[in-house]
Amino acid sequence: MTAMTIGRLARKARVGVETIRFYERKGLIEQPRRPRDGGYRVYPEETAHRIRFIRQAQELGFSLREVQDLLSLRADPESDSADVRERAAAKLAEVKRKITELERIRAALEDLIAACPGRGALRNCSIMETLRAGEETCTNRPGGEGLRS
Amino acid sequence: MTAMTIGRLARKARVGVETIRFYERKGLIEQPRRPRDGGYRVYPEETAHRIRFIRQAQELGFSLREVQDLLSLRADPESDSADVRERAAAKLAEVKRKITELERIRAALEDLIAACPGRGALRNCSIMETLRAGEETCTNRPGGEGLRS
DNA sequence: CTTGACTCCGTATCATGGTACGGACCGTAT
DNA sequence: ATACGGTCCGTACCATGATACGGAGTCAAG
Repeated sequence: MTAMTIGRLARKARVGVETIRFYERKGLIEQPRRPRDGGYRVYPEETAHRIRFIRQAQELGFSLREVQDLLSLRADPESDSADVRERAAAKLAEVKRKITELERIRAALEDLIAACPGRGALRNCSIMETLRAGEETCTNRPGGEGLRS
Repeated sequence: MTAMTIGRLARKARVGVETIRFYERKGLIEQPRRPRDGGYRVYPEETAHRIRFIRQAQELGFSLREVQDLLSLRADPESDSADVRERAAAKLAEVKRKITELERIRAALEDLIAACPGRGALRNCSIMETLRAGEETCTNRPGGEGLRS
């Protein structure tokens, strides 16, 4: 019946098996206990969603520690509801700040694309210049753009 | 006349001196040449903005390599304008995706805060459950929420 | 003109987030 | 029943992004 073993879970969540074990060690996902008769662990379907959330949050600039904070936000009778509210509100503020900053970068990229026509370079040529609220003209700075090893 | 030496730059950009040297080695910021008579390097004011941008982009989930890509986007007569457009458009799509994902997390946090009143826990108790479009009731999963070393 | 803080440069070390490996064990299709 | 792939578990190793250190040189206030 094709139980959800760690390998299948890994494929479903698009991560390596080792990554899952790593998250288990870190306490980000719960390791199901092995069957008493010995054999393979079976994971709940939900775990794949959880792993996807972890990856997504990481791409948004949250560390695993911070992802853990997010995942531990739960309103239930066992938790101090005021504390959960407070931590959720703090995370919310952080998320809003990130959105604002991304909007600025989005606007800068849109300006850059607009200022970058088929022929001839115009004003506000780099991201930095575009971000600095389009006042200066582009001055070429020559030199290596390649990231050193 | 308090020239902008590396230490002053570091304080202005709220990073360590070593971080600036590290970014120089990586080619993220240009290292000013030392005065021919020997002495300390002097940095342009603009560098502080550049460093702040680097830190900000990192908090938004871009690696230094990706920040480098962003910073190298410039429309000038020396660059292939079509290529710059293309790379800018790709970054723009990525930025938009991040904004969308952050909006989902924001909505989930707002729901969580709303569902977390002064007394008694309600439905949609964890982030995961709230993200999964509020259909299930909260089931307590006991156990350690602390991140392992 | 000395003293203390800062710079320069090379190299070493660190934390985070994985990724790889090896040997024993398990499960299943042939 | 056996071969072959997956699992289990411990440990080793890796890349990224810093951060620390040591010794020599520099600058500027007293």
